[in-house]
Amino acid sequence: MSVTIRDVAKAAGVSPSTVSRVLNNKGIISEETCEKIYQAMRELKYVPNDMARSFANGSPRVIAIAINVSDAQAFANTFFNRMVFGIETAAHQSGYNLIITNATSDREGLGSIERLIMGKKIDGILFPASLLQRSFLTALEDNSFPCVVLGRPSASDLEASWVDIDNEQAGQAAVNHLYSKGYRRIAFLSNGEKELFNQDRIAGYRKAIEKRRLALEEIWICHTNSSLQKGRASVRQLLEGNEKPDAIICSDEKLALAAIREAKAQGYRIPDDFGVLCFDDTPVTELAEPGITSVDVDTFELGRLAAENLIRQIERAEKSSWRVQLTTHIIERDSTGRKTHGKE
Amino acid sequence: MSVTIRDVAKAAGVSPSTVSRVLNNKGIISEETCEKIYQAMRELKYVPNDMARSFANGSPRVIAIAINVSDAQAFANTFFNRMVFGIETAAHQSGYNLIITNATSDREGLGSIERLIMGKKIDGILFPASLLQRSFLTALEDNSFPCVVLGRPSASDLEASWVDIDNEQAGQAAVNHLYSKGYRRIAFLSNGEKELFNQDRIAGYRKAIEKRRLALEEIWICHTNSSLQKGRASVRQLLEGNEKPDAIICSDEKLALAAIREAKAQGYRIPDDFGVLCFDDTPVTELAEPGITSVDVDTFELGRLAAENLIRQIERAEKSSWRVQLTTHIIERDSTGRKTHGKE
DNA sequence: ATAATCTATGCATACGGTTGCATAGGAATG
DNA sequence: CATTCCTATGCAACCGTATGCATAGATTAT
Repeated sequence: MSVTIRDVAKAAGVSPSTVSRVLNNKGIISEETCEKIYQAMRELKYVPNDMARSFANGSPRVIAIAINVSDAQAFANTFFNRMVFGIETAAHQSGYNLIITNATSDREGLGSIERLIMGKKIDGILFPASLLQRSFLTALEDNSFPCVVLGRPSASDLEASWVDIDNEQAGQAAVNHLYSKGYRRIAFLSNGEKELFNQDRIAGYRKAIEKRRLALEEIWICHTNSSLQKGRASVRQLLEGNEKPDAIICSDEKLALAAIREAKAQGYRIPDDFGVLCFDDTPVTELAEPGITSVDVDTFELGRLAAENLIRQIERAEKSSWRVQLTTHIIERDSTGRKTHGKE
Repeated sequence: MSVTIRDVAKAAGVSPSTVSRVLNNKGIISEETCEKIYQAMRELKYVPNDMARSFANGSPRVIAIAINVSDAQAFANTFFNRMVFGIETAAHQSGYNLIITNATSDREGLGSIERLIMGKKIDGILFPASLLQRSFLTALEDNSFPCVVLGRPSASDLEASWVDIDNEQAGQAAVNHLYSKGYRRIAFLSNGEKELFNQDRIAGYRKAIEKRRLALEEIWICHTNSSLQKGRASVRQLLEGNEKPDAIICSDEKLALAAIREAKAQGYRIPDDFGVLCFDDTPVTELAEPGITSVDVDTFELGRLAAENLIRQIERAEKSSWRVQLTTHIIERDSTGRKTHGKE
């Protein structure tokens, strides 16, 4: 078997408890003994058995993030990727490990998440809002099990902590950027009416439009879904209408591409005649032609903050609900890079 | 405290060992006792403490995947994403959890990976070839610690198990596809000379070219790095030379875009005058105009296989080295979608 | 000088499951 | 009917670490 705390104790001529105290900086140990023990540990190449430790402490020093393997969205999403890296970074820094686990429940009836929690295998959990089931979250809350939701949960009465980007601010930032580039008739193409983030972005869009006293046509706010075809159809309608916009904010890269292509097809030059902007910075926005100006979020930071707070919950056992909305920033590219400003 | 195995035993009127045996299907237990115990477990809502279990067994039923947080490549890479999902799926199926951990070593001198291993917190590890340090791997091997490398390790004398795509086959498949579309003068634009995968793909390219007795100009194989500018420069040179190719295989999406743009700029129509194909299927290849034909890999499956084998290593304690090279397939899009074939 | 207080350490037990060995009762065998 | 062999279960030790309580010796206070 491997080297145990007892072996170290024997080699240093002390009791196991003393070694344990040195390991954990608990109690008062004399300089001299301390040195002897370190010496012994080095000689024996002692590494504490984390399983035994976790078991004895009743805490494994592990957090988990729930994912949905069958969710094709998450696959392609660099968003998710970066976030995980941020989470790992924060966890690592506090001496926690990160388990990634599928959230669908399995045959035995007990979902893997529940199993991790009840089985004491994790100290806390990060839960994407999209996977959130109301019942599950309340169960967590009743047990006051540490949890942070990634993205704002739609059920507004929940007490859970969460992190998200500030979608309202993002909507405003989008308008403000376009305004600064001389666009005055700004439309919004959303990829879903129900989604909270779209609602919030549109709220921000409205606010900024009103604040700047710009034209606000209700038909400029249109909902479709994320597809090139649908996107083009929507944009075509906009550009064929009486009140033509001179710029558009799109929910995602696909819609932005659709907008660019449709506008071009109709003879608009981009960015001079028509500006296009979208949410989330990705390889597509970077490599499109023209490059697409995007509203970017520091998802790494989002993940880091989420994990940091989760760990605070775990260690301080404080279950006060806590919210963070991260500010976005614009990554400027050619799709809004007007040289000659439109009518001022 | 929570419900323990002893509580269940008491409620069922048996000894803890019997309950344990029921839990693990070990030994022979009478139908009747079994029922009593299940009954008790249900009533008490008993969930075994996994930490205690792991500790007692000396195996946590956890595997890890090493990542490099500071590696910007991995971020954007949907490749990695999908693979992790495949890994999680396989792990989950065998009752293992997956830890994601950064591979850089920290201040204390003991890297996090080593710590996980020595601390008995994981049973096995998946290691991206790109993060592989020779010394580390041999250390693992000396300890015969279960390990599977993701991607073929460059040090050929290593005994480690690994999974990768079959890059040579991929190179051949690329040529064959272009050939079937009527292209006969096929160039290869690589994003790095040293990379093993490029070498292998080029080897496959050569084989297929020779097999089909196509023209093979050495200047058609050119190395650059992954940037639009460099890519365009390389393609320009090719198209301005005496021996002009009529199609090109690119290492990645960026180079493919570069090729498309340069060819277009020179008046070539795509795909009719010039075919473009690249490795890895991504949102960019899908959304480009024209859509880019790509050589796709089932990275989910790659991850699944890797994890599956790792777990086999763990459970059977068989340390025979094992290699898998996954076959790729072509995702056909417009960039090679010639209607009128070239000279046959 | 004695009592009270600290400092530094050891002892014993707990954490929750697992498992080798022992054994009682019943079935099979001679 | 005695012996052997299963079947089903219990006992007790063990996995490696943490920690409350006890205590010996040193120090300080009275």
